[in-house]
Amino acid sequence: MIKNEILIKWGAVIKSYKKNEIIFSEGEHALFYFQILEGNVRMFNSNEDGKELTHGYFSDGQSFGEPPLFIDADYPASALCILDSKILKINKQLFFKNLAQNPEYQNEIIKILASRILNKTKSSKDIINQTPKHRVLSFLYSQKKKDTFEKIIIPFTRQEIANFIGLRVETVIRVCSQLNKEKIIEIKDHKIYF
Amino acid sequence: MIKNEILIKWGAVIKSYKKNEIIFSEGEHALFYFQILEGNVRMFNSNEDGKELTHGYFSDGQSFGEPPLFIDADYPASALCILDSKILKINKQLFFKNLAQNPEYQNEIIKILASRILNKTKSSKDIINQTPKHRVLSFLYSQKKKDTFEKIIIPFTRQEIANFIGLRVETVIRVCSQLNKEKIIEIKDHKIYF
DNA sequence: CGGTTCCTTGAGGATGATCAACGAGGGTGG
DNA sequence: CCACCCTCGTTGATCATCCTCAAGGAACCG
Repeated sequence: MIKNEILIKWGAVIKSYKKNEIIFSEGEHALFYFQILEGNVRMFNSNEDGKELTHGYFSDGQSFGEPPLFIDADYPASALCILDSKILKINKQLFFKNLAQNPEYQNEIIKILASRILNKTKSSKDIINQTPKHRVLSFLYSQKKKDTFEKIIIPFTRQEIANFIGLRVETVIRVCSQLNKEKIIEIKDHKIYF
Repeated sequence: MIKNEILIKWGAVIKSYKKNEIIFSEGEHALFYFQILEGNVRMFNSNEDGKELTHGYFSDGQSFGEPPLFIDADYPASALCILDSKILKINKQLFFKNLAQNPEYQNEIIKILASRILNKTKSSKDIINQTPKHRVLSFLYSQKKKDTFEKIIIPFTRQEIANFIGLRVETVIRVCSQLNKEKIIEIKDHKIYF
């Protein structure tokens, strides 16, 4: 991550977005580097009949939508604020100019991109073990940053989980109640603990 | 891509691999940067019952397995030579030292990683339109680098296609013969033209 | 030619999607 | 405070589809 102050020094401006406001849409050309000051952003695709696929949620300090910027391409997905958010926005030319002058930040970018590839690779592995149970579990597991023994609450609705792993709500629900029976997760008050 | 001569100047060595030789396996710690001098490498996962998922094929001039190197992680997949190959190999310390001294190459790395993320994002979009037909078509389409009108031959067996998109051979075959009937692809001598 | 690899076809079964209906909780405005 | 609405969770029945298993055919190669 590049420090907020640095970005501002480079010429970034703070833009405020309302909840449910679109930041950019699939197919648009990438012209800015975005980094979240505060708030929450969701990247996703949707098709004609309203089915959606979530690529990720981003929050304070995280950048998003960089890959197409670096290779002069269009956004493969859309970005939407799921909360009122303040986002740092800096145009491509300015961003690249300053990045070139400060190679230490290039390294930072490399790390961000590398870890994103790693995540995507890991999650695509689930295609071979396509059972819904496996898919849900590996989603849950990915939510645990640290290898803690304590159960953590999963801050997603079943619909959101479904959109993440490409299943239907009903399937996620059925898998969850089975996992609950098997004591792998715990459901209290409809909330999932893992 | 970093020029071969540069890598050698940095201290890379040329290593020869036989067809079907493993370069690294899932779970191993990433310690080297690899770039293909000549040959062909496949990155993939496989599970207990022999089912496989192909992440990509790499050939002359391409690097592979870099992401875990940059964030000091383990390989999420295995790399295997599918032809006799000569591969440039340089250890992490040496590679990073030289990269830090030559920021112009960092930019190169960023582009490679960015385009890889873009590809992965695009292909994961297919999860929402899961019909096998759509999956196969989007695989075929990804094989066409240029927007040419000429049909190109698809240099993959049905099994290889199946491993790429996470379907079974028989399904791929049935989809292909349907696409053939619909004149979307052409099958001559069992080979697929698109 | 014999072996290997790849392609092809059919039948049957498992399973996730779909559709439909309802329940539970939370927030809001009258 | 209550009635209403909206979102989310839940359940059951049915259906379409891809996987599985099995068998055989075609092409290629030494």
